[in-house]
Amino acid sequence: MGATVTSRVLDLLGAFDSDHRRLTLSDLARRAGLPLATAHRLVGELTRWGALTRLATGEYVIGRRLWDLGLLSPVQSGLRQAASPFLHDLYGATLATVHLAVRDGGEALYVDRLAGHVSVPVVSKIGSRLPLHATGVGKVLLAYAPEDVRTEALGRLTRVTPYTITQPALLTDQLRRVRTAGFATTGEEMSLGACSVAVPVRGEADRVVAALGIVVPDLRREQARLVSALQVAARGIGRTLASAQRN
Amino acid sequence: MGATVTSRVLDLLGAFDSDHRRLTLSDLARRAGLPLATAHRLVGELTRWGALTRLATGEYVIGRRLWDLGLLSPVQSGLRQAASPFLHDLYGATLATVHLAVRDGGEALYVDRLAGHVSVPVVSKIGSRLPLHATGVGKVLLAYAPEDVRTEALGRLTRVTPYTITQPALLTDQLRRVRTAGFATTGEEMSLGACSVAVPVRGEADRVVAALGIVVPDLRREQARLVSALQVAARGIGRTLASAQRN
DNA sequence: ACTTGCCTTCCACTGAGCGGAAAGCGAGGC
DNA sequence: GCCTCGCTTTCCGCTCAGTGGAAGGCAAGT
Repeated sequence: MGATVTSRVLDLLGAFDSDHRRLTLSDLARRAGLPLATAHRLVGELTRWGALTRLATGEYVIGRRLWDLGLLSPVQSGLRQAASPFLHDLYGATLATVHLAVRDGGEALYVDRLAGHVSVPVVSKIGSRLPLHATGVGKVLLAYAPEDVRTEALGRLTRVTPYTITQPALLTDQLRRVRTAGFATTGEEMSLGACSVAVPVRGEADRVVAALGIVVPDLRREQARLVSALQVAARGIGRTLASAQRN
Repeated sequence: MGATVTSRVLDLLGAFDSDHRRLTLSDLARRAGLPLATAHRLVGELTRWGALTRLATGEYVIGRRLWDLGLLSPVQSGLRQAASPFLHDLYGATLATVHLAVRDGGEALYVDRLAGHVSVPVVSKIGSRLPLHATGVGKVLLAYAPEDVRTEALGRLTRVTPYTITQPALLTDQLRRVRTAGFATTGEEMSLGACSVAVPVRGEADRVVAALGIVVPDLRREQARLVSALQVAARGIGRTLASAQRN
């Protein structure tokens, strides 16, 4: 059995997810697989430290101190921070939804997302994960991913909309074009009424570290302009990232 | 002595702060006040779970999983998420730096910040804390804070720039005006060349839960327009927050 | 008044955790 | 090459922090 105290504490924290943001003590104990008395003691200590907060209702939620800690993660303090002003510039120029994503295993992890009320509604949220084959940023990340990740991803091309690409050969071809052209596009492959363009963000040694994308209702007219805007921003992010490296 | 395993684990996590985002095992042990062998074991477990990540250099950083967890905090998933589109609308309309802050004890905690390259450069960062008396959002939060917090804050009005207000009587007067007018302003009180306007965000039962502010180089001409824009956005956030409450 | 589902406190047993010590592992310096 | 210095990793026997069943309290529903 995994009976270290640390693992129990982590199990308690792991009991929280996006569908379970508020949990009662009993729920926590159940989900973490711990006896109530044990959970009670550990949760108490976590709460005292600020890792959890207890609401007036008695439910527990993730505390401010953990939020703080998360901000220190390199995803946030490196990439996201470097990118932030560029994303806002992009948003200001286009008023479209802007996305910044990294590859997390076989999925695209959305590190940042800007959207106003004017923008096309999309499913993504900060911290959410979406399939690589059906999104603009995903295609970019996939195009530059290591061989094994790519073959693995091509093996399970789940259909999301009628326009989602589910034929491996077709996608392989597209990915090749992404690499030569330097940008990827999608047309209603993830959500109907939403098209996207995305470009790679290159860090040290020209390695692709992230993808930068934009979602618009229609692509035909604007594509060239959007690609240039994205590429300018991506370069800027890369440069900022490089100079921030040596702190 | 505080010798619970949980406290040791938390001490290790607490060893990270904005000036110490990457730590070697020895640093971690030192900062957490733990013997090396103990730190080694605990850090190993944290890393296996994903709370920490080990870089190629051997240093440890906060891991993606903790970043994820932080996103579940109510600050993020409630307030920030509700506010996000409004902040972007505001940014799109003004291209100025937009701030969303809550009161955390005697300081203003910046929950979100939008700034492009065009915007006035300012010190704040997401997750950073600034004094309540010298910023627009801070003054709003202070104006609506409980009595004891206010007197406590009035007791230590540290000077930041030549324009910072350091006389309790003057600030008290300003705060009264904030409550009647419904907005606060600053003029180079935190950083030279930066002025700000801020309004309260009201949640359930009209309680002030946050402050929404904007930073511009000069205030005189635009003030009225900015205040209305801010108030519209603040109302919108409040409404979104209320409807998200009952999920 | 009884039931059900929460939360909290208590306390005696015990094995998970402790940490000093020693060995490994590189990167400079000479 | 050899030595040193700072960091990391592994080992192992003692012991105290952690455990969790049990019992009690509290609030809401029937």
